Amino acid sequence: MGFQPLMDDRKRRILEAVTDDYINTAEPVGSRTIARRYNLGVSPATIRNEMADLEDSGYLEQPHTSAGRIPSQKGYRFYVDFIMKLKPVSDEERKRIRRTLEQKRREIDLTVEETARMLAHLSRYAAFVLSPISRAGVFRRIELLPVDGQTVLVILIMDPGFVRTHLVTTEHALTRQQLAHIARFLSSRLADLPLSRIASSLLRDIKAELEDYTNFIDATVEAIARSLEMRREEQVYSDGQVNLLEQPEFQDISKARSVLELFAEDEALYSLLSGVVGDPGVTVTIGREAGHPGMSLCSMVCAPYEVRGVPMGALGVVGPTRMHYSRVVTLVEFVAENLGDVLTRILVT
Amino acid sequence: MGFQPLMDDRKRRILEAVTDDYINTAEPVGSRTIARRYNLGVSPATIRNEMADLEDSGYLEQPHTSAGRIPSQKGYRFYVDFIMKLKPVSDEERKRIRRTLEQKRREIDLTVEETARMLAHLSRYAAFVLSPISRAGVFRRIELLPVDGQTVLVILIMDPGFVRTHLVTTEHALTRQQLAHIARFLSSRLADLPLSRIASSLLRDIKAELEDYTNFIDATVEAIARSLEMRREEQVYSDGQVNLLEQPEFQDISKARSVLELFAEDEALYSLLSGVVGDPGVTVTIGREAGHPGMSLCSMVCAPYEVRGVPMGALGVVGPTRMHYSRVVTLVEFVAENLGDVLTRILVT
DNA sequence: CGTTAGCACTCGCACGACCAGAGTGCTAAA
DNA sequence: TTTAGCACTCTGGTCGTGCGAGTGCTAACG
Repeated sequence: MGFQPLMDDRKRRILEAVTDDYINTAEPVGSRTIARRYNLGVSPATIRNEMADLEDSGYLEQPHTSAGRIPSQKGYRFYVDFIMKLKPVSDEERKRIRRTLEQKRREIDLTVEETARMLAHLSRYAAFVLSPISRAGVFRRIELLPVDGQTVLVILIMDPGFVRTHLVTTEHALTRQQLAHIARFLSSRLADLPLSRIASSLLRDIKAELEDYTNFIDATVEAIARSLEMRREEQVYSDGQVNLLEQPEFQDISKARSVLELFAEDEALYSLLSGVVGDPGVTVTIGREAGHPGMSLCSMVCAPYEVRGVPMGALGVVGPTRMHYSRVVTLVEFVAENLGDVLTRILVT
Repeated sequence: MGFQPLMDDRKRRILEAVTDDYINTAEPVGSRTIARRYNLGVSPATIRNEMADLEDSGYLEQPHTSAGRIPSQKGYRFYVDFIMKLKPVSDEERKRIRRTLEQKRREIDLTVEETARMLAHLSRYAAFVLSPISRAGVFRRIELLPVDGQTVLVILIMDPGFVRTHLVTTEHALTRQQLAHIARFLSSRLADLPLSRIASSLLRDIKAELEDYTNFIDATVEAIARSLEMRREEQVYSDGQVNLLEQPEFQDISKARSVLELFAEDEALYSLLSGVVGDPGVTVTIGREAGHPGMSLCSMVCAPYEVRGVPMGALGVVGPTRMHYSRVVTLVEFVAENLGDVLTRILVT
């Protein structure tokens, strides 16, 4: 930001008009339409000239000769970065968002799930929320609860109030004492470690050490160690994929499929998100910028949410590149803020 | 079953041919095609006459005059009940299924999730698995683990090795002793009760009693009681919805949407499934039989899976009415059996 | 020199005509 | 009862046409 590239004011206003109009109508927009609908005080002919220039510099493109123009990826980028006027979230929506987040039970997973649903509903696009796991957080302790004979509930407790549980079957029955023993040992080795540091190499070491130390059968220890691996923990909740089917750009089923497949594959979605999750503030990723084939027709508006300044996760909206950026950016920002607040209240005792 | 409605053999074979052909080609099938591809030893003209009869009795229908015929809902029903020859699951698939189920970690949820994925992959349709909760099972005990200040992990342990956990925030900090107290009380009241009996009325009673007994602030108790409600527990895992988009019947996006919406709405999906989940054996529900608008173009093949004869959940496949029933029925049956076996080994100590 | 009016030109698309192909129902003969 | 033959129907694809929207260019204008 800050840097304003050279573009004279009239061009800027025309690019704005084209983009706004195309976002609303999904139809290529011509000089006549602009002259009629937006009063720039100039004739269609002038607008035509300017549009030709804008096309030359890559901000607009023509689906085919003598149709109107539509914004190119570069055009959207410029629009998002320098032109668009953010549309504040309406009071009514603010209220609804706050209410939904408040009223939700005190369970984090449900809150997150509901957030995704709400975001999809309000944006009318697809939404996702990365469940909170603070890479900056720390491990606190582990508890092992015998459930019956050979089943043990592994409970991982992390920094600000996160809990993950895994049910594992062990090969040999372990006594409550033995389990407490292991739990204490693991807790002592892992406590206060930032989650980001708990790499598989460390786990291997610990596992080896644990075997020496306790003489337990490896399968048992293995099961516990495995449940320490965090990969799976950063779960993605998504909702509203079907909303995308309403968009004219996805009427063609093969286009719809490529983006729906993206959401169906946890892996793909996760790899996609991991690119932007670290960045502070609202990030807008347009079309091929995401570097993912299924996203070439889509844009993504994404923001991290924080608890006491520490980023805990991220959420966002996926829609066609022809997205209501000005509305969605503020929406995503507002929801992220509020989810952060709610989680702060849940987590920070 | 058992009852064989009146239909002479030739009609039956023609209905079979039409259905088989339509299932394979997705094109209305005419008398000529049948005469050519299936040697029934009669001419197209004869077949035409028979087909006209079959249409009169409602087994076939014509999309429009002088296109071929396609099976009606009634036709599919007859085909499924009396005509089709089940196609055994190939050895290779058997192996793959067994391997996938074995190799999966010992966590129930992951196993179930993976089962849905596998079933979708093998059937090339959409698949779902209802996570195991035995209505016939019994409650065993509850544990309350303090996580920090005001956060408590509620751990519900059920009959054969199921565990559900909920993280709840309480209004007032409770000591470990107090929690143990509550847990013991709740366990004593609920232990050995069949899950199907734990109705909300009972929970209300217990809650009242607990308040008297412990003098705890209601919000706390409320939170715990709420996590006892089982509704949410019967979770549905589904996968492969995008597979449906490959089917020619869903090329029209509005048709695709109605069924995708079904899967997106947990509620709808659940209400749909609850209808058939109780039935033993493989159930085939065709089109409007499901009584759900979004399903009118779809069929569902569903089977319960059992642990030691007790039904624990169900799984199934959803595809177009023009589904490869003969393949899917055996597949669903086989997977249900094997999932049951695997769970038996996991659960029964 | 920037702006604008006018105009010829280009496409895409919707519409209608047309034909080929597939399939039917009916009738009459085997 | 089955079958061959035939007239008829309907869909889907192809082709041509005209219309409308929009452009680029040129020349005139302030």
